[in-house]
Amino acid sequence: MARISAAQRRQDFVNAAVEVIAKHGIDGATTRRIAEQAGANLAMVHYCYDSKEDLFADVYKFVVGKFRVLSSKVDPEATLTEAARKILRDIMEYYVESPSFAISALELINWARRQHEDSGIELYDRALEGARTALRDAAADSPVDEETVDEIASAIACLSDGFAVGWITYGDRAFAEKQMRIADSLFENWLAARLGSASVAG
Amino acid sequence: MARISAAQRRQDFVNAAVEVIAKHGIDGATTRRIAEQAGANLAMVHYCYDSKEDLFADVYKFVVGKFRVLSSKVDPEATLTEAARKILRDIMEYYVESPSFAISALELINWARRQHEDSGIELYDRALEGARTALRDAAADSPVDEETVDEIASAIACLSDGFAVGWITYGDRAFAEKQMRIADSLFENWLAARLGSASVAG
Amino acid sequence: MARISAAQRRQDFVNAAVEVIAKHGIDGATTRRIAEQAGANLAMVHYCYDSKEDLFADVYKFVVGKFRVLSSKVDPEATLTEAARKILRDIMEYYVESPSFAISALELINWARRQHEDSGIELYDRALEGARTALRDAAADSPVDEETVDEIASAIACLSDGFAVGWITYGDRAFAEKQMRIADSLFENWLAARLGSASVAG
Amino acid sequence: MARISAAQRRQDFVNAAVEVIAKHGIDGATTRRIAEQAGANLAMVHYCYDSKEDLFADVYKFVVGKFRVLSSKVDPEATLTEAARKILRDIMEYYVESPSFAISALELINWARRQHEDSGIELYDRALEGARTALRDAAADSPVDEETVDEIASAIACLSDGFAVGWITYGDRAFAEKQMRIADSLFENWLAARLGSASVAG
DNA sequence: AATGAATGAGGCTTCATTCAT
DNA sequence: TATGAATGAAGCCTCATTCAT
Repeated sequence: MARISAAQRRQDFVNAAVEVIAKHGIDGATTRRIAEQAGANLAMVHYCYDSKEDLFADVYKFVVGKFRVLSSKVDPEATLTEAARKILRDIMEYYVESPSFAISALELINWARRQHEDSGIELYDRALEGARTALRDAAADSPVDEETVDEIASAIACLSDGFAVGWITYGDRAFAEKQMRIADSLFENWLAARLGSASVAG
Repeated sequence: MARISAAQRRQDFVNAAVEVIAKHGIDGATTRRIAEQAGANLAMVHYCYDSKEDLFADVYKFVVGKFRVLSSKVDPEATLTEAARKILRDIMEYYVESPSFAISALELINWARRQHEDSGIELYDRALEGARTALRDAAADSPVDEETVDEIASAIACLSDGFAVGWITYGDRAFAEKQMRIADSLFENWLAARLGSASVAG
Repeated sequence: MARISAAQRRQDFVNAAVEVIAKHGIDGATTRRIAEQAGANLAMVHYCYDSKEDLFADVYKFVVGKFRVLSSKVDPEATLTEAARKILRDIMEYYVESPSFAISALELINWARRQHEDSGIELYDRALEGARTALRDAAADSPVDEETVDEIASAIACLSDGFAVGWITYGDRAFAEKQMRIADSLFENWLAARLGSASVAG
Repeated sequence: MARISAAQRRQDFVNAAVEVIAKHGIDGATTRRIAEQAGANLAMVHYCYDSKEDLFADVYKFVVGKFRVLSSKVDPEATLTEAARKILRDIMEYYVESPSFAISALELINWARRQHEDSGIELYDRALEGARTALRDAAADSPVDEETVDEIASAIACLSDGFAVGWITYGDRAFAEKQMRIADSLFENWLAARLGSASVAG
């Protein structure tokens, strides 16, 4: 196999792991399958990582980072409502674009929870925190109370997670489009009632 | 070990499986652990079931049945909006009451999807169908078009699944209460806009 | 199940065992399969026999007895040559008529040898002894030396066993007919040369 | 454990399997016993073979090849009669030399028959075909009709199989010598009558 | 007499991991 | 750096056998 930098190799394994986890579940993601998916030798996995758990921790970090990025693409000029809806839409669209990521993210939440109880919460928390930060930025002009930010972030989590489960289960793009519209619609009406009906009336 | 009828033993194994799946994940739910949880000998699992997959199929049926029941407890006098909100609330409350069930349900969806692709959809579909039927019954007096029923059911699925993921991850009752309120609020506003504000005003 | 005499029940199990051994081999002949073949409950096997080995010992005795019978049907008026050929033919024909018996007999020889070393020999010995006795009877008028009787019996064993292996393997009746003719022909020529051409000419 | 190439290890396993099959029967030839006999770790069997059946298929090929070799050692100057008798003698002598092989060959025929019906026949057929080819070569100078070749090969099969059963059962070398003489004698007289010729008259 | 329920031992196979080169 | 070979633990499942009714 070609000589690649260790860093690149590790990234290959992380990407491979995401695919394998999506296809076979977290427990079906064996070192052998991951190595195969990465086009590497089985022993190479333990050459790059001390253990399988170490690799998964890296995958975990990768997923957390992804959520961060998804929340940070908000237009600085956007209103709070616009920002909130965009975050939700971006997440759902990324799920549709990369179903492997969607499945793996849910699998990893469960895996992490089973491992340490706390570390499952961590992923969820960090994703929430990413959303909160973006929302605060968007509301910079007309500050809202922290509880409102918190609730909006929670709503995003609820709707995006609910969407993910349905999309993962059906794997059907048309179904996903419909679910996205419903989720967006749920969010829109709620935001309007929550933040002042102006946006809905308009 | 006490001599119990095979039928009763099977029920014991199903209950035990739900607990073990919740604790260790679907792949961590080994026959040994399930037997232990059920207080039975390992070989007993294969006395009652031809294979582990058979047992899981039974667990699957049990979960599907539970969703049916949850959707069928609607007051016959309720309006469509009331019925819809009650179904969502009943599901979420049952999740809180029985976190093992919530986790297992999600695990089984993934398991079924990985097994047969179609049978993952089946659970989701049957749960949806249960909700649709209940909604149609509630709307008997003032019939609504099928698409509306369908969308409401989809919204229930999205919100209840999203709630489940959060609740499962945190395992914190206070957090769950808050999430329930948010989900309910999302649903309420949306229903009002969807079905005419009368129901909300009223 | 119907109440049957213990003796009859045991015979049922023996017959069932012969069929199951033929189909699944001696090690594939599980108590469960034998019980099923006999139309009896699994526990019934151990109600009639202390152990599986006990049952097999009974099957063994049954097979030995069958060989005895096959050698004893010689016409008292027959010459030695006629008697010898008839014994061989009877054995081969019974093999063709009951392939299950043929397979089981070979399986049991191997089983017995693996069990006790000596008891494998026993079946073979008793079958040989049966043939020898019949041959001696046939040669009553013109006594032959014991070694000749012994060799003839050995030849019968060799030819009938060789036939059995081929017949079992092919399971084809036409093939069996051809093999029988060859075995008979081998035996005929050899007997003629061995016992003097008189018998052949006659 | 010594690091050996997988190819060599596979050969070790094949040899070990022959011994274990001879000692414990085809169904008593457990992976554990075979590994132990080969001086290898249990899991090593599955490192070299996908399954136990794969290993047995290799053993099967090994046995088939052996029969081929046994039929191909005929002196090119030999007459048909000489060639035929040499093939039979070589087979019987190899059986005596390697009782494990003799037992395993018979066990494998039964195993193969139970597995696929056809593949049991295959071994027998290939062994027959090896004999036929050798006989045709020997009869190159004075060609005989195909049916005669066929019958001679069948006679060899019948006699060698019959010898094998007896030898396996008794495991006694003196007995085997006697049986070999009888088989040879049966064959000799039959060949003489079959192919004409003085050898019997003389 | 008959049978459903129960169990310890052992079968094949897969896994994460380590070792030697 | 890279990889073929090796292994103990644990997975699912089946078996002969026993127990309680």
